[in-house]
Amino acid sequence: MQFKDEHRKACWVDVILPLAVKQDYSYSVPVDYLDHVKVGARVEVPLRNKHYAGVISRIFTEKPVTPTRPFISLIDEEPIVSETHLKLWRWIAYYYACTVGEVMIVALPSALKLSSETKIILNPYAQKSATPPTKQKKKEYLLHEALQTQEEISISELRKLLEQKNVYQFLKDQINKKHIYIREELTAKYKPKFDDFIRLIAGWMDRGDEAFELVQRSDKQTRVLSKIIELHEDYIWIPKSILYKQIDTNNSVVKALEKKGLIEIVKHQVDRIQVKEEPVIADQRLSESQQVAANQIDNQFETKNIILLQGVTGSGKTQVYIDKIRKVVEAGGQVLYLLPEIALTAQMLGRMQKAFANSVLFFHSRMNSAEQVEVWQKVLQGHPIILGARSSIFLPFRDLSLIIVDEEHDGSYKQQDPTPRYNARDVAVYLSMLYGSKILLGTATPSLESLLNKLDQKYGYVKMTERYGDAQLPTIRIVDLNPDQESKKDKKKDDTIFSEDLLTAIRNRVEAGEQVLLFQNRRGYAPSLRCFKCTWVMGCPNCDVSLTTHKFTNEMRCHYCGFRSGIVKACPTCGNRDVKLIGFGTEKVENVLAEHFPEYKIRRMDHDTMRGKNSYAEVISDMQMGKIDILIGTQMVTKGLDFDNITLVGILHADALFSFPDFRAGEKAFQLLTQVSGRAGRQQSESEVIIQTFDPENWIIEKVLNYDFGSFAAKELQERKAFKYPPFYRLISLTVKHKNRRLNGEASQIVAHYLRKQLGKRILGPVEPAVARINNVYHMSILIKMEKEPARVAEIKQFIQQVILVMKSKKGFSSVRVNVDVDPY
DNA sequence: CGCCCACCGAAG
DNA sequence: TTCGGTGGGCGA
Repeated sequence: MQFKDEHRKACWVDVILPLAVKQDYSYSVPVDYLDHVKVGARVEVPLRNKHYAGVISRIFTEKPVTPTRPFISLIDEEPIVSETHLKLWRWIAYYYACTVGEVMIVALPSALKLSSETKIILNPYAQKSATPPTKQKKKEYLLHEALQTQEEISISELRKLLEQKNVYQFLKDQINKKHIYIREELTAKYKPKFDDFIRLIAGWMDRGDEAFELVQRSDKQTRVLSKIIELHEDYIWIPKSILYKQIDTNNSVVKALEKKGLIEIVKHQVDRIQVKEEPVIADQRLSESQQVAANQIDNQFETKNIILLQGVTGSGKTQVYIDKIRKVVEAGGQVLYLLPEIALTAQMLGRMQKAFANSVLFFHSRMNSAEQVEVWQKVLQGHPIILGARSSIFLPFRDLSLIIVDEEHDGSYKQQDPTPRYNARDVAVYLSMLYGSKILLGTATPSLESLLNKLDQKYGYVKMTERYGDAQLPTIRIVDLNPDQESKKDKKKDDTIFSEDLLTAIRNRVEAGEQVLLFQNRRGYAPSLRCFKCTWVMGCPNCDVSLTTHKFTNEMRCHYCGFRSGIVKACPTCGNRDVKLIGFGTEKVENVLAEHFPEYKIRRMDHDTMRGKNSYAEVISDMQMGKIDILIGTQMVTKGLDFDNITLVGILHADALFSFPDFRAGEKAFQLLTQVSGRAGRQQSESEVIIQTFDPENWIIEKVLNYDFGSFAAKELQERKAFKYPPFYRLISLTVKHKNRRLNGEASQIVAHYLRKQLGKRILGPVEPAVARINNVYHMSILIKMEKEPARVAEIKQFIQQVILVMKSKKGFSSVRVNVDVDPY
């Protein structure tokens, strides 16, 4: 230790690691960093024999009780996460019952979450191993062989080399023998992007003639030189890519100019996220009813921080958002505009850029990590408008003044699989409290949660009932799929895809030059294959589901684990060749429709046809240009597709929407039906929605028919209250998982037993879920229904964690996994 | 017996 | 998540 530091106070930091560990870990601060550590900055820390980048959550000077190791280095001079966001992380961990580390994993762009890789290096002083490879020494020989050609290899490469999973014992042995040593490499994944820029060296500007003399012998060089001079009118530094685009040239010509001392080439750091600078369309005026809504929002924000904006599809909520955003941006604040799906953000971006040009950035979890980091940095510097999917709530806003949650009812806001299973809408509400910002929840069909908050006066409320322009709401018509008495004998129920009514309507619309949208919430050709002699159904070997037939790829697929097989032609149990496809998906709809209308242009839009990065955008532009007459799709077509020329929407099998074994089934069905219907008739012409169903009396369909959200919601709320469901009660769902079915059953019984002892009737289950086995792991569900008192809820959450620990501590049960899902969707 | 894997518990 | 310790199965 250096003399001057001797009397300095020792210092430690708590660090959040990107792992599922219970608490933060403490590290001592090396002397060199004493003055530099800041909460929210990253540090490289050792854990066992790996290195991680963790985030400093606390700085303190009392010696911690547990022994500490010093951290290795400080990665950031300045915090990359604010204390406000650290609070958000903690709240999410608490509320959604997970660790802060797990929140960190989803919150930070992957390029900011570093972890080390072990590199194996040959010890230069090692004696050469005995060359004749005896069987025992074979592995040693292989390793040494590999290290002759490569300087270092990674653990995963070693695994491949030795063809074995566990290589650590072998490694340890090699290290002991001093044949090799290892090194931990923490790789910074984010690298700034550099592009080449060109400019004429200063002196030549005034001596153009001399310059051209130097290149007079080369025609190519002369032309490039004059182009460069021309481009200098617009650029101080000319991007090489621009030069290459404007003139046919190549590197050797440019290099020759550099060699002659005429130009210089420099690398400058550039942004990966280029925003198209579309012209700002001056201030689109609000319609009268939009203006009324905008004013009401302003008024209510005086007294309320949260407003529910309910507007019928096509009422122009977006215009109202734009109005609010503009006001915030003019005042210098930041806006977060959330959309439930990535595909929608791309589309909305265009619209927002028309209003705000490059003040808008967009963000979602599937852009590459370098781009994510650049958006992260810009938000940190105060970039005004962020449009994004759910993970954007984690961006490091400086001065967040307004959050817009569009389509607030949408279930996609709830993260399903990797923990934390957060609902971005609800987190956004909490976030707005942390920042003291306003939040606007927009939708045509409010979630019952938000509706209740409005009824309880917790949220303000603004309603838009008029469609924009003169557009009328489409008329909705029900077609009963049940065969009438006469045709009953020759028609089987499941074979009905198109009623005569619908076919006629499609023909009329297409002949009139209009477009048709058909909705079937199932992909593939047919969802199951059955033998009619015995009871055999083609199932997935790894999951308890039937395989879906995909004719286009000529295979059968499991939609849960991805298993594929060829199409089965005969029943494997009884040899019967009369196997039958049951039900229909979008692919079959497409085929059958093509038989009916071979001359029409039909396009399918579902998970299978939307693989490519641009396929979504392609469909959108093809629709706009009229290259599609009929668009068929799954859930995907229900959101965001706003085309003036769609005048007919057909819902092929509405009953499928009600078959979810779920208390939200009715709500989801209403939302979906309303949303699909809203795709029709955004223009003046009369448009129509046809709902095909076997259950025409269904009360929800009846409410959809009359656009009667109010009475639908009233009835649904009543039932929720009576049966103790949200929004009046809170739910936590537990899924117990293990690959041994019997053990899993026992584990779920144990958990339910302890929970029930304390919580009594609030516990339902355990029951086998609809799909009881996925990827050879068995599932059991337990549902906890509880009162909404926050203190009680917190207590119960803790109790659940305890119960899980108790179960796992029993012999043989430690490998049982329990997923906790708070507010399951 | 040595080797390998699966399982479990703990990491600062 | 990663990885060392442990115990059991298996081939030499």
